[in-house]
Amino acid sequence: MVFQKRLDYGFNGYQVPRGCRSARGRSSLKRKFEDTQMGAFELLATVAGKLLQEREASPAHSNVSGGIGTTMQATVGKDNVKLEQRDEEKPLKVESCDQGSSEETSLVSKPNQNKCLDEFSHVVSDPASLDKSVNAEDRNEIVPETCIFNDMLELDTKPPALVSSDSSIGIHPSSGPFPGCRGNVKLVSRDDDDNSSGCTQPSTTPLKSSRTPPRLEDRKIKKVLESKYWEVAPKLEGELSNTDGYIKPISHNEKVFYTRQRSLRNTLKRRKLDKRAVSTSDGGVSSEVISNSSKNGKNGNTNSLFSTTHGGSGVSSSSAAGHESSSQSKDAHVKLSIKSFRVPELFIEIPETATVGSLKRSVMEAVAAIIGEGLHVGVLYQGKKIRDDSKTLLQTGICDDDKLDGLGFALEPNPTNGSHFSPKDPPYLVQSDVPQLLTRYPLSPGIDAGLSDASPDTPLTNLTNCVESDHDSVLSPTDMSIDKTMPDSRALVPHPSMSVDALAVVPLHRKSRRSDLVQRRIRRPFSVHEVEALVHAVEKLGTGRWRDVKLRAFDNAKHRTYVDLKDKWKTLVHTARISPQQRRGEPVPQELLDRVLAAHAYWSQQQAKQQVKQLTETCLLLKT
DNA sequence: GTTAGGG
DNA sequence: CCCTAAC
Repeated sequence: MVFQKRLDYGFNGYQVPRGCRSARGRSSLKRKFEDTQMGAFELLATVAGKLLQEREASPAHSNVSGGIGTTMQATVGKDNVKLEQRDEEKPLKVESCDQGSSEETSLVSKPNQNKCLDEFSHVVSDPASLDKSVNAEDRNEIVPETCIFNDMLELDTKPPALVSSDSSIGIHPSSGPFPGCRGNVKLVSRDDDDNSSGCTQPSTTPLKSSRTPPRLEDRKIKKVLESKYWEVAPKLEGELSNTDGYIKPISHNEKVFYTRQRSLRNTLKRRKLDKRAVSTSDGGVSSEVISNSSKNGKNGNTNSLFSTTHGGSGVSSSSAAGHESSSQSKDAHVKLSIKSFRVPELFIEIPETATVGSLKRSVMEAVAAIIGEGLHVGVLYQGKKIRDDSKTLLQTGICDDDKLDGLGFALEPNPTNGSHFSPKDPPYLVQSDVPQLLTRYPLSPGIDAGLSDASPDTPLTNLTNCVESDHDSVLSPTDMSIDKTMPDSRALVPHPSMSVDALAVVPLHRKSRRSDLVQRRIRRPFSVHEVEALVHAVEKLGTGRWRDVKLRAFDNAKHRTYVDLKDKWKTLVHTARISPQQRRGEPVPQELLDRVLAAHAYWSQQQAKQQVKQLTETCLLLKT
């Protein structure tokens, strides 16, 4: 399955430390995962993103376990994430597996460890300590490990920084294969879910309580779906603070830049999302809103993600449903809303002194590990698992409005990945009747096929997006601390809203996915030096010749396109016109700004002259 | 492929 | 930075 491949790819990019990579751990996780038959589909990515966010937002606290569990449930489903506290009092520090010993230093302070960081994952680092060791500027560089996904996708320049090492999420940390890695954080997927076979009946779990009332509106959801970016529903801005203290190792400016930009870009993205009203402030996805069919929330249900459908067969003329045209309502479309998929229960052991950030990271790692195994989607309808991908929805009956609630989707281990998923195994499905977070989206052809035909890139993209959105929230440590103090800061406590948001991601049409692939470039603010070069070039060449400007002054800066230069000039002109107090970012010397205005005025005038000239010429021509 | 502008 | 129209 391509999809899986993608996932794998993503994780590979992850670059697990060689030494740290524990075959055993991985296999273990995988096995567990398979047992549970839980996987994540594209939504999983969402979940992951969610987790990441949670990681960042939640304050570290010993009582977290409850909170986390809730969160996870809300987010992921019934599976509880358990947090066990270890007696270790020592705060988590960044550990380099390759070092064979845990180093209690912040990444920032040890630039030379970049390599290690890149190649190895680290156990969580203590934000507080990082805070101390990092100067204000550096703080900006802090980036959630989630970035790794992005890095893989878009950065050529820098290797992804890993946050946690396998060992950290390793199943058997203490006995982990990596000598140097301390098993501070232990993440294990539990088999509990295995028992919950049949999934049709969602087991009651506490989760539900964590859910918040649904606030999403179909419209919003739809919007989200439609949005070009496949992202996790963003939380309100500022809500996320990436406090995880996760610092990306940065050795040189380039990297720093990168990081910083990235965070900025994340913010922007988030903003964008917000703008789109994509996110629900509180994660509660209301099943009510979305799925009418769902009946109770009681489902605490089990691990499955569930899906609800609704809207039954709306008939629309769209193109999508082509393959279902076999019968009568040829063009009728079945509209399904899948709010979220469940993820296998995760077991995490972490010292009470560990930071929230580390906790988040751990969860993320666990999720990532699961995702990395590859998943596919299982369809359960009316209590039966539908294995024939060639059947149309019509044939299977998945178009009957009244029965849509009998439709469920489950994430299953990818068979191709060595999983022995047996058809008989009861899938962890969630009945539609269990309203959960769903996002509505138009069902596109091929969905019935378990998305097997999903484009390969989709998964990766999704992950990336998730991650991205996640680290959008990257903020300075200061923000973090503030966040923690805030009442509604994302705590480990069950925070339905968060979960929802994260889960609310839904990849849809292939087309949209396509666009999703196109990752937004990282933001790279122009340095004063660059501005100077730009100004100089424009003074010489004038505006309107951006390609030449690019060639002349930024030929070596491949990340600066002539469009970028044009845009920068635009902003420079704007900046020069506003009061210094209104300016943001790295201050540009007034002298340069003055030159900008002068050049702008000059070339504008020249341009005007040109136009007049041309105009007159044309007039003359016309007259003759 | 470039420009120019709005988003 | 992105997206697009227009060239």
